[in-house]
Amino acid sequence: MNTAKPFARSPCAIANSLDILGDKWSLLVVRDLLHGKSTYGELALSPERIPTNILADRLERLQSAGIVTRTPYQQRPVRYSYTLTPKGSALGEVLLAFVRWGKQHIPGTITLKQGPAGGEVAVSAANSRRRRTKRVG
Amino acid sequence: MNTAKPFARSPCAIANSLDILGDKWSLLVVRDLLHGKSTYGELALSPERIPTNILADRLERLQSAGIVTRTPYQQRPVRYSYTLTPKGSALGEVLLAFVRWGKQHIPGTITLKQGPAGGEVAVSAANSRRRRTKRVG
DNA sequence: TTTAGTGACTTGCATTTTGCAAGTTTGTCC
DNA sequence: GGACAAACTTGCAAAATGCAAGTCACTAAA
Repeated sequence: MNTAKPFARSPCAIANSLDILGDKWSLLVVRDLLHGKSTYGELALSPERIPTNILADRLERLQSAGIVTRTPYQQRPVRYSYTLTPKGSALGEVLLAFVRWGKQHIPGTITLKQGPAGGEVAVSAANSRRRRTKRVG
Repeated sequence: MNTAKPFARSPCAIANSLDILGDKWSLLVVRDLLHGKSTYGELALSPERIPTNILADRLERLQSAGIVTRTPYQQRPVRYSYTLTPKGSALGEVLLAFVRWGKQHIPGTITLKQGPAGGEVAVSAANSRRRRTKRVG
């Protein structure tokens, strides 16, 4: 009698992806994790300055969605390292699509590559050559 | 000296894309327009049943973002047809990335193709092959 | 001439989410 | 002991969401 897992809105893959990722912050956290950031503090220092309560909430939601895992990298005091699961890393393709669209259709936007410390490095925007897969991180 | 802040959060293409599209509904409206729906009533009949006030709000926001245009298809009473601009159609790549990710990582989700009347038809795989397509995994 | 119906919104209002600031906990180093 | 730091928590106002109902302009039927 096991009823199949009911979908919140519909079985559409897009709708269900948006139920997990459809807000202004989740994909930015994934972006930063892809860029090599791993601690709460590093994530909080992104150029968009995510509010810390939102960050805590998103990290928990992304964990229960199987996109992020948390492991302690030290004890006393316990400090956690956040990393992407394979499911989370696969979102690189989605981010790449957003980067391409944004750079092509929102004037002035760029690919942002950040070191773990939060420094920004602009990656050329005028470079609309698409030949080989470009990396997000 | 120009001190105007051009971007709401950062110059990142992802962040600015999410400022326009980062919610649970906008990309579903785009999806339906790509599927050939065009009137307010057709859009309101999507399987996710978008609330009508949200639909009106999103259509206006997508218009001011240059993603959607509205043209009257009849007078007395005036009725509007909503269509995607080239900027909006280019979001097909983003939707495709979401579909691939969702189908691969959210069990049970499918590609939904809807006729203008709202009937659902499951579709197997992505068929876009314009340029070298990236691998999903 | 009412009456009913339809498409395209609008409005009211309760619930939920966001965002800012400040506070807390658990530790280290001096 | 006191300063400092990372990683959260909490409080609360503002904004967004979602449900139901209402409006407006017109058509068509009774």
